[in-house]
Amino acid sequence: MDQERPVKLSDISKALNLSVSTVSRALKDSHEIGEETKRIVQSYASKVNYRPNLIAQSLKEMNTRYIAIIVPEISNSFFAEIVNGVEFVANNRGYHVVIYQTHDSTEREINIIRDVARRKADGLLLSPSTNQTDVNEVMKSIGAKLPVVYFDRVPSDNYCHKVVCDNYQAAFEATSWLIQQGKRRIAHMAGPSGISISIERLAGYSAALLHAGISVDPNLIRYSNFLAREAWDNLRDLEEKYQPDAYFASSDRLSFYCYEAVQQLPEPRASEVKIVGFTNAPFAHLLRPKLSAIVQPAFDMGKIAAEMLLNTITKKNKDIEYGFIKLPAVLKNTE
Amino acid sequence: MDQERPVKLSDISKALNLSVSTVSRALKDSHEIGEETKRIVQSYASKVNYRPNLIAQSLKEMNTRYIAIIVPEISNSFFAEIVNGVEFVANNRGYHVVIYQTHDSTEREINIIRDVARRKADGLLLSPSTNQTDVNEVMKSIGAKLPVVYFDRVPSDNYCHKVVCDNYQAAFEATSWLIQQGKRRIAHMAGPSGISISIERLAGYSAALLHAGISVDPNLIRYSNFLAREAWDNLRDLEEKYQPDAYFASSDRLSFYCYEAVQQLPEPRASEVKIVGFTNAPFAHLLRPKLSAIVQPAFDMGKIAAEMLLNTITKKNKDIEYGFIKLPAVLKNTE
DNA sequence: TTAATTTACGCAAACGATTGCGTAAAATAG
DNA sequence: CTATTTTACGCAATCGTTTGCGTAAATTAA
Repeated sequence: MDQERPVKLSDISKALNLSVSTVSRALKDSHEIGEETKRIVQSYASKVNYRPNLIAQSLKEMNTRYIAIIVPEISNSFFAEIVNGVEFVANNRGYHVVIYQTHDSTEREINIIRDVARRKADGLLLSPSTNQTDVNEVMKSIGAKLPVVYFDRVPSDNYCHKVVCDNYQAAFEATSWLIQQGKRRIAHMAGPSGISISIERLAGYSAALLHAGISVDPNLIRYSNFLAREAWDNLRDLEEKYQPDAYFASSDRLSFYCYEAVQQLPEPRASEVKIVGFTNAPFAHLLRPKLSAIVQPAFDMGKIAAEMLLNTITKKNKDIEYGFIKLPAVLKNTE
Repeated sequence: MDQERPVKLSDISKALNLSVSTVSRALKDSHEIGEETKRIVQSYASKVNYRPNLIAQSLKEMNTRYIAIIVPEISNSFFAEIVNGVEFVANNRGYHVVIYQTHDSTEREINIIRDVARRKADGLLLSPSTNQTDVNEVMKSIGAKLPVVYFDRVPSDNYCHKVVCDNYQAAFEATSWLIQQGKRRIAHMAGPSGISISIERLAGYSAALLHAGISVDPNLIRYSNFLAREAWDNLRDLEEKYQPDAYFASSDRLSFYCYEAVQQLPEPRASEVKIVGFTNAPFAHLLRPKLSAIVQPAFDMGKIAAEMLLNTITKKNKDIEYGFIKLPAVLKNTE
């Protein structure tokens, strides 16, 4: 029963003295094939454990029934939850999800996008890394054949599908909460400048300050790439020169770096400085003193992004309507 | 320049008045093609942005140059690090890595394995979930065509490739350390019974107790599947009936559940009960009171597993030598 | 100068599945 | 009983590449 080599249609056709096309149609329960023949073929196929070769099917049908998702880092809980949402929808609709990581390298990102296109994924979910121009370059050269939905970090133009959370609103709320706690010198540890999430979060932060009559001090705003080194230098410099009484951190990693840096300060600062940051880490609430968290609806974002993508993939009519979904984030651990 | 449809070999051959085979060979720099022709073909191909269709290539060559890795959950830092190690090696050797999650569902796992086989992945890295028999069933039916390396949770027989950490040693050290701290009623929150890691960790735990002259109390040993519900019930029951003075937790999730449960106890127990657990979470060291961590060399495990797999894939001679690598884990945050 | 070899290319089969079309035999219509 | 339709199947092209083999022309050997 253990075949050394996977069974193919022609094996069945020889064994049953039928043509390959008859076997193929019989397995798909085609009305062109007699009931008796179908039964014979199907039972034989299941007996010898026949599984269609997906490579061959893909080549013929020009689709692969899988979608790709490219994220910076799967260990980041935010992205892991997004992936889970995507899988939830995609699997229900018969699609597989292939996960790629860029580790925040634009070069890797470009290679992956090229590969995804060459492997003929049916669609792509993308949160493009810092340097957007190169990536757009590649996306153009891929051609219009690859449906794309952007999430989290998204292009500014309106001719694409996008799913984000309301970064402005979340940043506004988080900063306002810090102000309510009596903080005035609120530092903002921002992500890479120039990308959508950084811009919006900065805008929300600034608006909250101005709304409370506090002027925005550029010295308290620090951009970090995703290198630990850069973030630490920024934190050290802020502490040496400005001693903020609160931090608003723009990403999972930055939140924890802030937290760690603050914990290393001498008391009473260590327990007085408040931190609020974007994070979906499942165990963030265990930290004492608290790390207040802006939690994004990552699972839902993934679900919606996947639905948008699969809808455009399976859509028959060509006139595309670009969607732009914005979901609210919630502020937690605010005691 | 933007082509609506990907360029294929026949497009080039028509444009240049050459045969498809000549174009194909020219692009591979075959010695059978004249230098002049090669130049023309290559420059034209790059001008029109030709990218070989990987589906067609795979069908012809009967390999896909990608390997699959199946993990329970990518958000688990241990597995995320493993994946990173695998990618590191695989990418250097020209292979792509496709990541799948089982969410600890055997049914999903089986479907994924089948899919991996049908999509003709060149190899598979697998940490099989609880119920091993079904999975083995599937692996048999796939046939001997799919090279597999097991990691973390591994089969007991010796006719397969395996990469693990020294679970016995790690559990022995962790338990011994708790004993040194003066703890005697040490509970063991174990994973699903019957799988390799659970068995070995239990053995190390028991050996450490016996070595210190402490008898092993079965009431203090609790198996949990990966459902939060079950773990919480176990914890509650332990606290109500036995009030352990320390916990040894067998996985990332269990470690954090223990920690959370203990923190909810009334003082002074909350700060007296010590916890040591397997975890690779990058921010575990920020917790106060401390969560002592058994950290596995996940990145290296991934690297080694990928090397073993790629070596068997690219090996010409058929005589396989099964490898069994065991790496040490280290105990951290022991103040 | 003839024979043997090399160079540079084209033809066509393969990989495994799908599908439009053709066609005997059987069933139904007239 | 002939004409038409239906049933049930096979042939062969196709998806995009790769590659064994064949072969004219060009080169080298004798």
